[in-house]
Amino acid sequence: MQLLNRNELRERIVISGLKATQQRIVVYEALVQQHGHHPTAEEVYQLLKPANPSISLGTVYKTLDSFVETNLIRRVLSEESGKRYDANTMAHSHIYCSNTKEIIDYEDAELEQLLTDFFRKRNMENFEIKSFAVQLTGNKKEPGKQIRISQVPK
Amino acid sequence: MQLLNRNELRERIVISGLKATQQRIVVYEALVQQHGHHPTAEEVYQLLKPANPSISLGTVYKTLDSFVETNLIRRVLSEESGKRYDANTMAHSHIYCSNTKEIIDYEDAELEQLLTDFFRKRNMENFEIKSFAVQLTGNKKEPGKQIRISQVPK
DNA sequence: TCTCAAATAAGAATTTTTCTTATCTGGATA
DNA sequence: TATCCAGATAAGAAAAATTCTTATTTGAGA
Ligand SMILES: [Mn+2]
Ligand SMILES: [Mn+2]
Ligand SMILES: [Zn+2]
Ligand SMILES: [Zn+2]
Repeated sequence: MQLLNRNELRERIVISGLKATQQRIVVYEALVQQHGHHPTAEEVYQLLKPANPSISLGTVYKTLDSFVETNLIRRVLSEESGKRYDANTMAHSHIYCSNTKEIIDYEDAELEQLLTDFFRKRNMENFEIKSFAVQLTGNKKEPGKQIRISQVPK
Repeated sequence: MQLLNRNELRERIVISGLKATQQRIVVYEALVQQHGHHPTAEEVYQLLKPANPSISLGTVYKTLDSFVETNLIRRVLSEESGKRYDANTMAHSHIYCSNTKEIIDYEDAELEQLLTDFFRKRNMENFEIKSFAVQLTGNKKEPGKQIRISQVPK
């Protein structure tokens, strides 16, 4: 997902079903570069403005929503106000830090597998499950440092 | 959680650490009555207004946030704009219906247990986990009807 | 009953999101 | 390569959501 060049970005946008315009390319590029940060439309706009002084905030909002629609990106759940976006469409979970209000990616293949198996065994009446996600809420002990979650060595 | 009288509501508010004012009681009461609906501040306000014509929207916003602060209620994660609130502070998950935009309670003791066990075995560096929740996203097949998730009979 | 820290109402202000419309452009076609 | 046009964009207005300010009121303890 990292280090995509303009042509790769362009291709992904087209494959998703949208015209690859200059604005869409730079919006998508910004979101990919913000990997793991889950920015708002406003934040994406601020990132883009220096190199793209003529892009408009409305376009950023509209573009991100189009991307969600075509499943090129996804919206991330949030307790705070403001929609947040994620270029990572792979199944992964999120950690929400009550201290810093950060939303941090948490990829755990074992966890995904555990839940996939669990829901496979559930009978869903009147509901077609598209996806699931786990949200961990808690606090970073040291706000500056990274979180690391690993298997307990047995 | 259902059918609390005013004194029970008052007591819960006080226990959580807040003064039990008239406004706080009716806001909390409305949220308890909306069990499973996850209303916004605006929605709570509209519910209250007929019987409490002098309550102000700002008070509802502020009151709900105070309740979240003291853990009397919690904010529910959402992909849409607008903060949503839940009087149910027990561990439970939510189903998000892309069709109807509803957020529906999903209580599954087995699922909670599975995840509790899972996270107990995880080593968390620089993170103190407070809670976790699962979010199922998908579509109701028949919008009018209820969703029912049960164990597959073996 | 008196007192006052805390809470509220009212409305302004700010922030977030959507909408409207005139203009522009990517890419298909000739 | 020049022409065309459906769909995309910029700009700004509008609407919706949230927070803030301040004068007034109130819950609950003394
Ligand atoms: Mn990521
Ligand atoms: Mn509930
Ligand atoms: Zn993510
Ligand atoms: Zn709930």
